[in-house]
Amino acid sequence: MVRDLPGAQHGRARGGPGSAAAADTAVATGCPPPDSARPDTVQPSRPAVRPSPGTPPDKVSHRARGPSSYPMHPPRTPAPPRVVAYTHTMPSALTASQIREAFLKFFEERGHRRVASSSLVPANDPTLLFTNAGMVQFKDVFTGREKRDYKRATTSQKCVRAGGKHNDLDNVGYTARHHTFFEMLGNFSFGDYFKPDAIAYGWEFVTKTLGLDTQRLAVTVFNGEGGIPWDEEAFELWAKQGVPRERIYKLGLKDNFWAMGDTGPCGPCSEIHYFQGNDIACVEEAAGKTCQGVACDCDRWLEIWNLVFMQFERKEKDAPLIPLPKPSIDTGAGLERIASVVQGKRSNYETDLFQNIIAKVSELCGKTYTQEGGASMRVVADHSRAAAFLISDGVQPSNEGRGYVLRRIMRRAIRHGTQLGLDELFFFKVVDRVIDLMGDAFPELRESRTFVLEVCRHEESGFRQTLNRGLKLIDEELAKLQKSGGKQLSGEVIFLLHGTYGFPWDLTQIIARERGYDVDLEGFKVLIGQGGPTGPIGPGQGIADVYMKLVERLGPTQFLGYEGEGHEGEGSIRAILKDGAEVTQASQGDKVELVLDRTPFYGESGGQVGDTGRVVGHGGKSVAQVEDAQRPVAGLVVHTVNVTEGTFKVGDMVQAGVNVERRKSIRANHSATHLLHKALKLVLGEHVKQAGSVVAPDYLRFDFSHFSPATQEQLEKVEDLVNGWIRDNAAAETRVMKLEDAKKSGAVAMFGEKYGETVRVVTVHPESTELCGGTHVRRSGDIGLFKVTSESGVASGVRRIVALTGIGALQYVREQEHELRRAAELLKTSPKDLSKRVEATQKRVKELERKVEEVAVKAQTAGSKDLLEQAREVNGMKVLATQVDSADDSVLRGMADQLRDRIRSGVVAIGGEKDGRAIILVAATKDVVARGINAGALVREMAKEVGGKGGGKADMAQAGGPDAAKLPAALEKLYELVKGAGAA
RNA sequence: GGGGCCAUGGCUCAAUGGGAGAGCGCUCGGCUUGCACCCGAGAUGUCCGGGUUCGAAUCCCGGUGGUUCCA
Repeated sequence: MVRDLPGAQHGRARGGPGSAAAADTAVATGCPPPDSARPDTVQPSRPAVRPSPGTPPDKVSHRARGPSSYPMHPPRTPAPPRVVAYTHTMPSALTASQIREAFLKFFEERGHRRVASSSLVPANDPTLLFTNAGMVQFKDVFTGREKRDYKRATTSQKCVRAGGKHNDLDNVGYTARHHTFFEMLGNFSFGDYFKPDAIAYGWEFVTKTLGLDTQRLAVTVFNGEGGIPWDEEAFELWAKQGVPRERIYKLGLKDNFWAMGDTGPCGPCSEIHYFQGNDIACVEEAAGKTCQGVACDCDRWLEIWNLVFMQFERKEKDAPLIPLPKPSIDTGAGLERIASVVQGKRSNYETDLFQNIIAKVSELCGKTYTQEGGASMRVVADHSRAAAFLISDGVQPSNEGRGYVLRRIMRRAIRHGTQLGLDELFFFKVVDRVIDLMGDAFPELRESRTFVLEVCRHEESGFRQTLNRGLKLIDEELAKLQKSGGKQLSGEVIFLLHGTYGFPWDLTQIIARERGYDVDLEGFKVLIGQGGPTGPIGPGQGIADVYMKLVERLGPTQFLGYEGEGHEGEGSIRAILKDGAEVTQASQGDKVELVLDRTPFYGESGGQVGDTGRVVGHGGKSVAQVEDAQRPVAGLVVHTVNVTEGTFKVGDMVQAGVNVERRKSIRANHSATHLLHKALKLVLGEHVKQAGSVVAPDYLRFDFSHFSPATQEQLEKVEDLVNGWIRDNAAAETRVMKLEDAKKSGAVAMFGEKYGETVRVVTVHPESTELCGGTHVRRSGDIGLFKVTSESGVASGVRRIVALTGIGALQYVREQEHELRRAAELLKTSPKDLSKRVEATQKRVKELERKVEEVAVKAQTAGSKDLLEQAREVNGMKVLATQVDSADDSVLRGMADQLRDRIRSGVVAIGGEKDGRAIILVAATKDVVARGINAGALVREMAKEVGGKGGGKADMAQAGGPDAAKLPAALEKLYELVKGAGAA
């Protein structure tokens, strides 16, 4: 199970804009599609809550209780007293795409910059598993760490929520509002406009642009709690918009106060709720309590808009709030919810966003969608969206972190697919539909279509394989249980299925129950609890908290390696870690980790290994050897050092120097890696994508996606291209630019790599432009020579190339040359003629072998005429046992064959001596075999004479033994044996 | 980084631990004016290195390569 996201949802249980979508805890509505949800019958003007003059009576649900039953003033408590029908109709049936566009345009017209959705994988934010709210990409802008050239922005942000305490994933498909993937519409003000405009914009968009019935709307404001004053300003502003005062509710910290975390910006929020009807199920009521109205978790009053007024800042945990000089606005509105309200649906799944996907699922499985039985289809529809977007943002199914979340989503969808009767790969087809539907709004989907579909296919076929294997295991275990009379599948088995076969426990449970068995969930929970480092767990694991805290406190380390020679620099020690704990100083003999404010040391990342070198302080009195430099968290460089002289204290100024030769080699290898990447694309095809890379001083290793081994010709072509570019001696250049611009310019971005707002674009040669944070040569010629040394497979669809550059490559070539020369000398020829010579030698060896055998057979059979005469008559069979000089297996066999043929009917034994050991071969003709003669049995007995063993078939057998001197006796025994056999 | 499976002629594949085969392809010959078909003949060999065994393509260990799963 995935753990709670560290820091992801701190302090915003329900308060943030985010809560307008998946964090919902609504229970399944189980409602049939409302009668009135027929957009085509709907009048465009003021929709009537009570039957109004404009609405014909027949458009009103039969369940309506009449005008008086409509709660004009939604009470917080108690809940509306009576059931009110779901009678409203919508002025227009805007599609979700139209709503999205209307929203963005609305704010664009009001001075907002339309900003593209950021990746689902948050850039430079290891605290967050996935982008889960609209403001994520603006986090640093709100805190002031980052500046943008606009003060107002609007986005439709891709979001994923599939984890957390309540494990939302289990609900998805069974409720009206839970999703793994959703879009968050947002408008943001960075110290520009504040409450008045934010409220006015929100109200205008909801009531005018969307045309939602004001009668059904209510708003909430912060009531003041915990020493923070109530938000009277917001209250008055809403009232000014025309919201009746009695429908502005004051809610507490839990609902209407937002904070990014324990520290940082925070402020009250204010929400718009939409009344759906009192016939909607409510948990509170189901539990015998009363519905909490706008404060209730149920869907009667649906939160559709959340305004966050960032006006305070908290410097330290539990410290008093300080007003921000320039308060900001962060708005969130879940597109799926808004669409459902606008389209008059009671479930997000009824909107066009999902129905268009469900139609595809329905078509594939040949079943019609029904609200009640459609859970599996809803699961597939929802999960296919998440999968499409996650994969296109570079997440790949795996066993941990983000990849594990994706895998669970995909496997859950595939399992539901099998429940719908989809026995062949189907998931990629649904995902393909998602790309069709969403590709206009999110072009990245189209761009990565082939890849996304491939990943889906792969995951599904993989899962279907383990699915079957796992089912087999369950069968076996259940069979065991049957024997032993047990009733419960053990926790170990569930754990094994979970860990090894990717079976969620609930699937195991379902299968076991189908066959009348129970499962030991308690035992499983115990095992999963101690899952340890091998268990699939959440993100942040492995990133020790120490580093997280360091980077939060100290900010990123400045890397000096880009400028000039970049191997020396001065910095001050900001932190010292010993055995993972912070200390204030380190002295001679200590092995510690140093964090500097600035460093020329490259911390291992992007495949490039960390630098080594030394750090010197106190005018040379203190020296530490840097054995490695790592980057445990984005932005933080940690030097692993051995203090060899003196002491180092936090705050000391130090001189840092990188091992120059080593760095040079690394640079050459890194630049060569870029050229190799490009050359592979040209030679093997555009599908070649980097799948991993190691840039070390002594070699480079490059993994890439490609489905068959590269041929020798292709590799040579790659070498030629790369070496050609090296000889061009092009000036390498690095530009720092915005991510968007870099992508536009066609720079190769690593799939799934996290990039910040600004990126480094490295052009080693005009042919190769890549986003890269590593260190590179000045001119391509600095690489020297490029030589591929191996090509091999790593995983399915992934090949690996290992190559050398510069002196390393030269040495390699030289070694090969030496080897060649040595071989040539041994064969007394020149390297040039070596292969010819080997060929000739092989041929000659073969010829000689053949001749030897020929001669031997000839020599032996020459005297075999006489041998035939030695045959004796035993039990009416001719029996011959004789000894020959030659003792090669195949020669003896040839002779035995010949003798057997010539004897016509009988048994032949030939003995020979080889290296002092006896060999005996017995052959019998078919007719005597039919009479009960068994060569195998005979030879076994004879072998005993020479102290050996043997065996074979009835018509041909051989044996051997150490006592060659006893051969005559052994052979003589044949006659007796045949006599006995014949008599029997 | 670890595990599974696989490796036999140019290709696709056979061969209970007991004599390395088939089909296709290839070469040559015959038939044919010629080509194709057809007929006949032939060449090409168990990935490498150890071990077990009387005997290994077969079993074991190591290596190499392929493939696949896991990390």
